[in-house]
Amino acid sequence: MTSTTTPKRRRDRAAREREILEAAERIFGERGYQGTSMDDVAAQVGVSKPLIYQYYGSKDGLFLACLARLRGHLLDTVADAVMAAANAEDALYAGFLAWFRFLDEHPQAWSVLVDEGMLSAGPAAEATDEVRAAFIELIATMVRMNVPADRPADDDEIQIVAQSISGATERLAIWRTRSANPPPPEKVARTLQDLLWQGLHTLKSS
Amino acid sequence: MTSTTTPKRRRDRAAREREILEAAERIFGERGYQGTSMDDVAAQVGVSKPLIYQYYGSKDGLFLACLARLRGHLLDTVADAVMAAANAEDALYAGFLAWFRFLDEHPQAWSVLVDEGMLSAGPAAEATDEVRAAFIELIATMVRMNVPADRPADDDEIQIVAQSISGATERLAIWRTRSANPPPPEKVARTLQDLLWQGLHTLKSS
DNA sequence: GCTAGAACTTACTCCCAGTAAGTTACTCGG
DNA sequence: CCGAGTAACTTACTGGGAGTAAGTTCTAGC
Repeated sequence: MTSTTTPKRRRDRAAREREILEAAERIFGERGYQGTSMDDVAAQVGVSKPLIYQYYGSKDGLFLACLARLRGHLLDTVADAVMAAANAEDALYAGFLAWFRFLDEHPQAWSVLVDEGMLSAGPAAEATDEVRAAFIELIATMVRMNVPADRPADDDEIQIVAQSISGATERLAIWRTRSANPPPPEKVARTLQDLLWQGLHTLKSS
Repeated sequence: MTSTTTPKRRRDRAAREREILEAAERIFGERGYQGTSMDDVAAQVGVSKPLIYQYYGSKDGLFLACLARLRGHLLDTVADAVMAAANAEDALYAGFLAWFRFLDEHPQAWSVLVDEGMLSAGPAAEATDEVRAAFIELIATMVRMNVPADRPADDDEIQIVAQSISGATERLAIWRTRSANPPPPEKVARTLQDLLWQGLHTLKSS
């Protein structure tokens, strides 16, 4: 049986790592972090558990590898949309829109990303934060674009605003996946832009 | 030895439940969800593990009991501040301020609340959502107060805004606890209010 | 005192992350 | 073609923690 369906020969490390990562992404996406055992992943790939440990170190390590890759895709997608926009106002909207569209198009990816809360304890927390920091940085850049140059906000304010936007978009994404009839990405992006655009111009240095 | 330090007699159920809950709150707060074992809690209370299972059903059950209680306190505090405000603009600021102050004053409580992400998978997720829903509802109420009556936003828009604010405040809270020198609650509340106040008035029915 | 039931315990099972130590297949120099 | 070296991979385990079955002890009320 195994000989017909899976004449699994040895692969070199890079190929095997990719194979494991893909399976892990799928299974984590389906069953969540807690619901997935390393034996599950191993069985799915058709490989024994210690091999995964050799390549990824731990369950957290494997999960973080998935997380980093998915975050990377998402970040690229959003960043591209932002960079392609003609002006600051469009950039804000385009960024939101790209975010929500990506999440609609990659639902299993989002399951993994949401589960990152799983890692709020443990040594993996820093890695998770790093991966989020890239987003915060992108948002902060956009915020600086939006704030009028003649009334510069201080760093704390930039951070506060960037964190707020990051938190808002994440919660909206979670809400949309759990909602029976979520409003379309365009509507959410539009509303969010309406909510934030004015305020970005009137930030006062307290 | 046990007779001198802990002449632990039997207590009636309600008293024991309280005792367990308090210990659990403390230990979860110190070590997080993953880092806490049921044996730890049992040992701390001076009771055996099955008793805890009899009263709280499961580890998730115990954690959720802590969560619900802390959320309740927090919600009450914020709701009081909002209700005491003279007008909508003040209510927004007062609500944010109460939120961030409470979290400053109850750091171990917040550790537990943050760990709720832990429960994003499993049957506990709905309970977590319910407890969060109360907040969303409070925020939605405030949002309705803020939106001018002559240009009513639709329900989707109210939800989008409420979810955004909930997400923003949660992420800001997490950021502040992890930050070495977080800005004071007043500053965060002020900045957030500046960011959102204008937008709340210009919501358009797309 | 005696009994009914609540409060509580001992002593397990099972599952899963992680590991020690070994085995098999590919590769490259001769 | 052949042996040696190494990368790829496995079997068979440990340890720890969630959850449970089956009792045992205290106490309240008669």
